[in-house]
Amino acid sequence: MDNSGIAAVFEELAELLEFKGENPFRIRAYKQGAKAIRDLDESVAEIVADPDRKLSDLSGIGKTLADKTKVLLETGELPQLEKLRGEIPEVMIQISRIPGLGAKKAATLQKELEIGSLDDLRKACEDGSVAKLKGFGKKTADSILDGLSIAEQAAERIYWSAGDDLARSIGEHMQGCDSIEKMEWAGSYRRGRDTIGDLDLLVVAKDRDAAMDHLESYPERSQTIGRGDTKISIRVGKAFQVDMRCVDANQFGSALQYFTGSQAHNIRTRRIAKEQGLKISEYGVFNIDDESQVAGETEQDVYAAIGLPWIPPELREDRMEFKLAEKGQLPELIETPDVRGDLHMHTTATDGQNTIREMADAAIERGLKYIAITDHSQRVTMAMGLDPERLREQWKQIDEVRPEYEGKLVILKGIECDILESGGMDLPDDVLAEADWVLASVHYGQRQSREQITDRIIGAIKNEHVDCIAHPTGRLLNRRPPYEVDMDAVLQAAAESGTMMELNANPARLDLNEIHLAAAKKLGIPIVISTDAHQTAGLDVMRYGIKQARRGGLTKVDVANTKTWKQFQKLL
DNA sequence: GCCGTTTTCGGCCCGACTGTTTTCAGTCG
Repeated sequence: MDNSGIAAVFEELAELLEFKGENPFRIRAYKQGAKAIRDLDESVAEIVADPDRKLSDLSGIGKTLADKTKVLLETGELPQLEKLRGEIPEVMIQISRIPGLGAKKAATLQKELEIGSLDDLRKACEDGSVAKLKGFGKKTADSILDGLSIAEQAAERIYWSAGDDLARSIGEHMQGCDSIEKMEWAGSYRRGRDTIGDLDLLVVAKDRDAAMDHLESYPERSQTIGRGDTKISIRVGKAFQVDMRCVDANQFGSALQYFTGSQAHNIRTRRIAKEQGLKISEYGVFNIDDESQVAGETEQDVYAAIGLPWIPPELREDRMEFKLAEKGQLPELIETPDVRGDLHMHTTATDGQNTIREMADAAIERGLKYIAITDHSQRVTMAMGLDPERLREQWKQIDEVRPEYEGKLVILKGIECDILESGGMDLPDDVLAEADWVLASVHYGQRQSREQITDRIIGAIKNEHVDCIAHPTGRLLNRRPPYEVDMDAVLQAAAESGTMMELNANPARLDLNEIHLAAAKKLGIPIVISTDAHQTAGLDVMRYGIKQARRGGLTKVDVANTKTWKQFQKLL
């Protein structure tokens, strides 16, 4: 069982314990333990195997969780979890996922009304029996009915890129409100998470009601979920929630800090403040003794008040940022203009929509200095993958085109070569040897066992012609889980052989994720951020990859394709 | 359940909003 599997067990345990009315702090301890393991940049199995180290040295892991982790590693299951699963009906969990209902209300509903399915719940709301329950009422019953239909529409997190489009659209709409003096997006969108659950807008307005009215007039608004003096929540489209909070100008920084999160980051900042006799809320930083305000207007002030430098939003997950901030070692994160090359793109030779020339021109327009043409290899039949003959034909075309781009753009003869199901590469070594740039990637046999798929990828890493592993885990956000690959072993092998790892910037992939990126950085593995463009416009996804790289704490130095072509060549 | 230059017990971030209450519990972020 790997880190994320163990973390998932503790998360489920925490969720189930809530239904038992357990001590909330015990529940939180399980959640924090899960987070500690999920955020780890090495495998817990490794720590357990090392006689010089103890799991309980990890912050958030005590004796109990360490023991349970060992049981999970040895047996793959936890008796306590099996028992709880038996005690808590599945429907209770489904009920608690409905907005506005939590563990307590779900338990009451399930017990008092013997709800066996969401359909039962709908009927109980309609026939009035829910409204009669103590602590419930007609409004609650109505909101459950609303919630049920939202749940049916499968409100899932949206890609960061889609959140970005929506934020820009709403932002433009809000520009039309004269009352707004200041406006900024917060939340997971600002932190650049790969997916976004909702959007949080923060404003300073002369007239708060006017600002809220204006948000309600957004054409795509389908519903207002709630509206108070300082906060309004609306639904956009079918199910997506947008929150807006109104604050005073002298609170803007603390409000922005607070609403940007993450929750774990905020809990930590508040604890640090408390140790210093201060209290942080969205309204500012205050002395606990006399309630006097010491900061609040800017985020810089808020962090400075507790003795820390400003922390970039992408790092605010309570992973390494506090330790680095205390030591003054926060990384200078990479920015989009740092990128000089793009080393993964397709053309009309396989499943791309543009020619070599068109891709090259588009790359120049975007300020790039070098690109690699990396079409699919023969195994990818659906995309008309290239066999040696067609590949060499394409390289001949590149030779013909190159003189036109002399001094403007270097075009590499590349290939995205498949790693075969049986192991080994889809093209013979002598062909790969002729390439300037070889990506290796898995497209078939994605559901193989951990051992098989890890062996395949490590085999590719050890091939001397392979320069970089593309989309190393194969995940598609919201759609397909990563391969069962042992990323520790893969990164170790890459570090040993000097093979680079791709951060695929496609907003549905963002593969590697930020945890793996941080681990790769630690091992000194050069990261290549690539667009995997299938048409000229596809080159624009680079900025999504940059967001992700920032979350992994990467600087320009960590990313190979920020180098000049001359410097980059030395890595090959 | 975790944690500790106010330690091995007694804390654990902090506030808005809603609906149901008449002082508060539950939920959310």
